[in-house]
Amino acid sequence: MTDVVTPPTSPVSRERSKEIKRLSVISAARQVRVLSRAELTELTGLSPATLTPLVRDLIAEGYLIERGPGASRAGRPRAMLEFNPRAELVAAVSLEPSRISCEIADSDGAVVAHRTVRLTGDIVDLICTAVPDLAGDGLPALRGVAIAAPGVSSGGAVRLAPSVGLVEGRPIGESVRQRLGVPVVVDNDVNLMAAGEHAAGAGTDVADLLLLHVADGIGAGLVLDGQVRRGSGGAAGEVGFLPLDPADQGHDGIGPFEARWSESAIAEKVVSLAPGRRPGSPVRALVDLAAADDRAAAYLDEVLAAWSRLIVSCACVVDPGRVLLSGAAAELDDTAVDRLQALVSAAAPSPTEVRRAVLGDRAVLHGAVSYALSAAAAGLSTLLPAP
Amino acid sequence: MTDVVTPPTSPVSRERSKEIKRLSVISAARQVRVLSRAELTELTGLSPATLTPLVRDLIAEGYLIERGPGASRAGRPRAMLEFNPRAELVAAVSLEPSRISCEIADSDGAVVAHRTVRLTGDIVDLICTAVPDLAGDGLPALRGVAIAAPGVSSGGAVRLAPSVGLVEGRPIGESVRQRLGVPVVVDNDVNLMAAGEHAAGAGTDVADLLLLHVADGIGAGLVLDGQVRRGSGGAAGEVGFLPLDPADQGHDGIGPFEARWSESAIAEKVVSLAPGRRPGSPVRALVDLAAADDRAAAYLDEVLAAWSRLIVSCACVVDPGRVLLSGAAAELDDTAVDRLQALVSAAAPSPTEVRRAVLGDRAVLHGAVSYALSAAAAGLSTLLPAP
DNA sequence: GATAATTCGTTCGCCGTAGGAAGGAAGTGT
DNA sequence: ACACTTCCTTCCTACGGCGAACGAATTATC
Repeated sequence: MTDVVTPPTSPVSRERSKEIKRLSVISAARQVRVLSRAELTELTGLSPATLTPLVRDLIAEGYLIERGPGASRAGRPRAMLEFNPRAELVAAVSLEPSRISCEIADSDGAVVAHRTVRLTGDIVDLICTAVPDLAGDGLPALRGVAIAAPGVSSGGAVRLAPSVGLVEGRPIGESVRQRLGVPVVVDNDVNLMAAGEHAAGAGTDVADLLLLHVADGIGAGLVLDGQVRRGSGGAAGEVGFLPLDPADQGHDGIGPFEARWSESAIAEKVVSLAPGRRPGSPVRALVDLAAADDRAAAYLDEVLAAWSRLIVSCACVVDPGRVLLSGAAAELDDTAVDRLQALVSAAAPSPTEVRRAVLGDRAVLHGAVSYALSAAAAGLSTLLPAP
Repeated sequence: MTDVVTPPTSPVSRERSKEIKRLSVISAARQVRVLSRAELTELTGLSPATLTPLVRDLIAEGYLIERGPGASRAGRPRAMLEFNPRAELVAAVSLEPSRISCEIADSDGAVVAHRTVRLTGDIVDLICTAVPDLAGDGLPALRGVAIAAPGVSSGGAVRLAPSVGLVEGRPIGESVRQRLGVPVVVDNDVNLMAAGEHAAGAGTDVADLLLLHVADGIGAGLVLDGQVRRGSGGAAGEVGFLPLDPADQGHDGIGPFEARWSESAIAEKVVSLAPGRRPGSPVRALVDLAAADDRAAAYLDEVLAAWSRLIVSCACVVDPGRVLLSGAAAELDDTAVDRLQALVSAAAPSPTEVRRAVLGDRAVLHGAVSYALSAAAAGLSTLLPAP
C-alpha cells in the first residue's frame, strides 16, 4: 500500500456515493439471492425512488435478473429480482512448484472454467494470457484475481513471509493488476483457506477463526473481525515456529514445533509403527492404526496433546473462538476431534471450539473469490477519515 | 453490538455525507494542529468552495480557532486555523478494587480534571454523577467515556474475559451510555494501554503492535491494523496461559506461564536472593542485583529467556512487528532489553522489535481518549456495505 | 512606488442526486 | 364490483458539491 501520491479525491464525491449505493444493493442482493425492490429498500435504507433507476441499471448490466411476481398476502405482488452470480467473476491462480493452476469462478464459488499450465517463461505473462483466455466472453465481468502463493504448506523454497513478500510486493501482483486492470491479491494459501472457510465454509457464522493447516509444515490462517490478518510482516500464523517445548529444535527455516508434529514428521513415525510404504494420509493411517495398536494409540495421544497445546497457544494470544482443522489435521475422526476439543477446553482461557474445516481443496478457491469480491469494495474504505 | 432492529437508514443520506466531511476536516485538523484552508483542501480532497461554509461552522462550534496569517512565500498569506483540543473531551474511568478514578481529558490526552471516588453504592450512579460534575461547562463537548476494568493485572476476582464481560456486556457500559448519551467503551486496562501506546506512545508509527504488560499477572494488548483486537470472547492477550513449558502448571485462574514469570513470582525469587523486604519494583531490583551477584544474573537470564519465548510465541501467531514492554517489564534497563531483543530475533519467524512502552501510567488515559474519539467516528462504519 | 504576479479565500450558480408525494399497477378480501 | 393493500414508478423539489469567476492580500519586478 505504498501511498504513492494519494490522489486527494473528495471523500464524498458524487461518483463515490453512487458507487456506494450500487455496492449496497449488490451486496444485499448477493446475500439474499432473490428479493423484491421493497425488500431492498428495507435492507439498504435507500428510498424506492432512488432504487428504481439504480435497479434498472443493474438489470441492464446483468447483475440482476427480473423474475416473475413473488408471493404476496395482499396488494400488488412484488416483482422479484434474482442476483446473477455470473455477473461477477474472479480468477484464482494457484502457484505450485512446477505449474500454475488457474480457475475462473462466479461469486458463488462455482468454477466456470479451469486449466493447469506448466510453469514456463514469465509467470506474469502466463497469468495474463491464461486468465483472459479462460474467461472468454466473461472477461468484462472479471472483478479480481487472487494469487495463492505456496506458503507454509510447501515446505520448500518459498516458505517464510519475506520470501512470499518477494512475490507479493510488486513483481507479480502489481504487474498483473496493471495488465489486467482489476484488483489483484497475492497471499499464501493458508490465509486464502481461512478466508474461504470464513466466507463459505465452517466459519460463516463467526467473525473470528483460526484455520490450522497441517501439511509438510504447520501454518495457520487468522481471521479477526471478519478480516484475514497477516500481521506486520505477513508472518502471522507461522505457528510452526512456536517454542512450545524447550527440547524441540527447528532448523533451516523449519520451526521447532512443526519439525516434530507436522504431517511428514508423523508419517515417519507411522512408518516405524507399521512398516511399509509411507501412507498417503499418515494421520488417517495413524487414527486407523490406533484402534488396534497400543503404541499407535499412545502416539496419537501425543500428537493430539501437542496439537492441543498449539491451539491453546493461539487461543491465548488471539482468542479466535473457533479453530478449524485443515490439511492432515482434518483427517482426524470424530472421536479424535472430540478428544482434541477436550484437551483444548481444559487449558484455554476462553471457550474455543475445535472442528474440522469443510471445504478441503475448494477452500483456496472460495478464499480467492472472497478476496476478489472484497477487493472490489476496498476502494471505498478510503472513504472513512482516519480516526 | 446487538443489532437491535437495524435502523434502516440510507447509506448515503445527506446528513451522512455532511457528517463525513466534517469528520474528515476535524481529523485532518487534529493531526496537523495548525493549518490553513488551502492545506485542508489538499488533505481532505474537498474543494475550497465546500470548505468555506464547513470551516465557518466548525469555528462557530469551537472546533477550530482562527489565528493570524501564516507565512507565505508569495501571494496572499494563508489564514491559519488551529485545532482546539478542548473542543472534544473524553472521560476515562478506571475501576479499581475499592475505588474508581475518573479523569476528563481533552483530545491531546491532557487531563483537564480528575478525581478519585470511593466505591460506594451503585457504580453506574457513581460514574454518571462524577463525570458531568467534573466536566462542568465542558459537558457538551464530552465525546465519549472509556471505562477500564481491571483485567489481567488485578490478579484478583475480575480476571478472565468472561467476568470482565459481565461488566462489559450490558450492566455498566450500556447503562452509562443511556444516561450520559455518549458512546461508552468498557475494556480491560491492558487493551487500553495498547491503544494508548498506539495512539500517542511508542506505537504511533506502526499499524500493529503487542503490548506485554507484566504485573501480578501477565497480559497483552493486541493492536492489528490499527485496531485493538479482543478476539471472539474478549480473551485475546491472555498470554499468561500460554503452555510454553510442560513443567509449569497454572491454578485457580492463574495461567501456567504467569504463575512462574509474573512480577509477583519474580519478587519472591528476588527476596530469596537478597533477603529483606519485598521490593516495590522487583524487576528493577533484580536488574540492579544482577550487576554484582552471579546468581541474580543467572536468574535474570532465565527471566529474559522465558519472556523471550512468550514474545516469540506471540510473534508466531500474530506477527505484531513491535512488542512494547509495560508494567514490570518496562523496568528492564537498556542492556537487558537489548538481550531480550537478541533472544527474540533469534527465534521469531519475522523481524520483531522489542522496546519499552513510554507512557507508563498515562497509557490507559491515552487509550481511553483514543477509544472515545474513534467511537464517535464508529457510527460511520455502518456506512460501508458488508462485503 | 506602481504594476504584475501569485496565492488564498469567498461568492455565485449550475448540475446532479436524494427522497417526498402522488399516482398507477396489480393483486386480495368482502 | 368495490374497497383495500402493497408495490413500484414518475414527477418534483430542495439541497449540496464543486467549477468558475471574483475579491483579497501579499511578494516580485521594473
